[in-house]
Amino acid sequence: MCNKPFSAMSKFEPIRRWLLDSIDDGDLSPGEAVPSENQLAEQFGVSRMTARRALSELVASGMLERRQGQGTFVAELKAQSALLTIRNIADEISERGGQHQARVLSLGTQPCPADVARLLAVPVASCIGLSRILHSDGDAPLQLELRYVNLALVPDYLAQDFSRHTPHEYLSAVAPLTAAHHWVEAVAADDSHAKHLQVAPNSPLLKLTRLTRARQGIVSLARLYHPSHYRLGGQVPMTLGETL
Amino acid sequence: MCNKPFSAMSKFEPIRRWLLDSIDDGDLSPGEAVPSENQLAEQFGVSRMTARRALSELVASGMLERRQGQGTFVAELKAQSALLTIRNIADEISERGGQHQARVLSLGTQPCPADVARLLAVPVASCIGLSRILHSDGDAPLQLELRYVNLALVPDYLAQDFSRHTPHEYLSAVAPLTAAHHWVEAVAADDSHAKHLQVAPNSPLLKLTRLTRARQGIVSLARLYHPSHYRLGGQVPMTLGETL
DNA sequence: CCTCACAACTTGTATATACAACCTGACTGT
DNA sequence: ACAGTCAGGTTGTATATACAAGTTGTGAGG
Repeated sequence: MCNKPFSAMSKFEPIRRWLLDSIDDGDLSPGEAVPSENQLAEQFGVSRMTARRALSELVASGMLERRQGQGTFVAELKAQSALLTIRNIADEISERGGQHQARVLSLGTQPCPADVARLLAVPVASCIGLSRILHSDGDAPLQLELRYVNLALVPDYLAQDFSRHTPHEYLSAVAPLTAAHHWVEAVAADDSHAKHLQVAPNSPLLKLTRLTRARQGIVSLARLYHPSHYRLGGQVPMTLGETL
Repeated sequence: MCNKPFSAMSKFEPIRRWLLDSIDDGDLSPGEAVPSENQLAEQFGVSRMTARRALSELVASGMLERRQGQGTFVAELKAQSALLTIRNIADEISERGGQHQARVLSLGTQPCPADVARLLAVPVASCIGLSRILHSDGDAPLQLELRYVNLALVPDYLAQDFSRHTPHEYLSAVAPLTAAHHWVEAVAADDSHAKHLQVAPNSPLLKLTRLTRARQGIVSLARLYHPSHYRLGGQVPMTLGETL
């Protein structure tokens, strides 16, 4: 039945839309004050709490900011810090219609290198797990994943079949992560990277490093190498103005 | 006076914290239901609307999700899509104690190349503005900024002194942006890039492309090249659990 | 045994009310 | 002229109430 044709029915929604449109049309400029809660309540014939809710939603999404005792204002600098989304490679491939394939290049233990040890907070040369997996869309390699895993926290890691589910999926299941750090840099492909990713040696690669922490501690460090034709994309969340 | 020592005073805040701690400690696992609004209200001796507010804040921040008729649940997949923040280069340098310097390499008009024309939605070979600016921290080049600007929307662009304020700052002032797209890729430095960034030709560069749209239309296309030692960093916002 | 209706829960919305905290500007007393 | 006070605006919090809307299980009826 009511499949909410244009998302009517609620009373705060029209107010939210009106404010949103006013901002988009330039009737309300950044830094300018929007009507007060009482004014909105009267204009739209609703209670103050309902008008307040419309404002609260826009504050939560970063469109407005409130100052107690002064009023509510259109937020400045909407993209002073914008966002890039980091997606799961398997989802990313399948969602754009490709066919994700994972080939396990190696899976075993190894003494922890110094740089990895520092990030994982484990002793240097202690025994850690390392998986090297090549993710492809059909025949086209898209990501070379080197993942160092703290086996003290995830002892069964090496027994998994990573051609069926990705390390990310497995780790999410056994150790739901509570925090993560990422950074991105450009590096030159060494011979090994180049061979697996089918690019020329020394060609530029996009290197995404991801450090994940679960409740138990720092679980794994992933180094994800992408060939230069791979684009890590994103956009400013943008207000849900276009959410319909 | 009251500089809110530990952010007490409000009644919904302890509830929010309790839920947050329960999740962090693993007492509440992803997918599991949290106490209902009425239960929380009774446990904490507050009204249902107050308990509801604590839940709403956590829903807004992505920690919980609600299902009408069923309950409120701990959200899964906290980093199914994680985030990278893109910062203003001038802010980034100054905030970490460096000294931002901008050198204008060129500033003028030029016939619009085909690829840029498509993104800016202007005719090919139409007259557009192009600024080439090298951003450095002291003597160390950190970013080569090529910015193509739709002069029909920002006619005074070429009259600015970009060694004093960045194009980003100027554009934000005259045409507050309403949306933006970004993507990141790795490219090999050509001779010109290499010379200005003081790196070897063909060395890997991190290329960040940014397309900004203001109310008037698509304003500019920026191509930001960073040497390989530059790291585009970020981290998952993470729940405000550590916000204190 | 199966099906339907309903009761009992959940979240979602909306309102009226009350008071606290805060800011600004005007007005008043010195 | 200046300082302080205060009134009147703003947002922030909290509550009680009411009903709508969605889900689930139970139990009555066939």
